[in-house]
Amino acid sequence: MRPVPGRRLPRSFYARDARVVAPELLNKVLVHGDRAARIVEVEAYAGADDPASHAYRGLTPRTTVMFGPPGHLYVYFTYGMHWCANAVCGPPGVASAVLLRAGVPLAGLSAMEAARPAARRVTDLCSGPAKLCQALGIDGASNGADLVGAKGPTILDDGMPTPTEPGLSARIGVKTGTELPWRWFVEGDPNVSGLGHRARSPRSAPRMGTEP
DNA sequence: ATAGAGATTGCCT
DNA sequence: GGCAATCTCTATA
Repeated sequence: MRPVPGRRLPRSFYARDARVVAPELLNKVLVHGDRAARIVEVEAYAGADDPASHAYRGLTPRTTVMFGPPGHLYVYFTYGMHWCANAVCGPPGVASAVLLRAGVPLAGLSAMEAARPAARRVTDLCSGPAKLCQALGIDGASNGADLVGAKGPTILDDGMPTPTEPGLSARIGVKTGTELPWRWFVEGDPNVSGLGHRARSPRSAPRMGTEP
């Protein structure tokens, strides 16, 4: 029995453009073993069209999973110490993906706390892409895992709808493609990372780059 | 072959 | 706010 009830997202969910899939992943539930977190922040990476994507320069050993079929997990190692997880999207050969940036801890809290000794509050457990992976125990062993398969990490729909008006902003940490508003988050959730970054709601700020 | 930057985090001042 | 930790990949030689 899974730690939380819900329906596994089908392959067809992931087989669309990452920019369509990303906002729909908000409020879905990432599950690994007995641990689960509700996804509240994501970013889309669009492969060949996107200079910020790892896949922009083509196929490498590291990005192989991104070029494969949708519905698999692309887990990469960065800064010499951190793992980050993406849901591979689009048809095979199109290297697009959605980076899972933050979550609300739902199940397996004690295991998350054990995995993240630096966390001092519950909101420190999953409030960042590398924190989320560390809390759920996702590392290189999960790279390429089939999210639609019966075992391993997966993503569930537990009935909570996606936000009708998610927060929207430029992606965090990237040096190129900063004009692209491809980061979505659940407005007001304390687990969302980068609260200090400028963010806007699609309706409240129709123009970009004009804020002081 | 070697150097530098990177889809980050946590500890320091 | 600054910066170290330290693997993968790219650029340059």
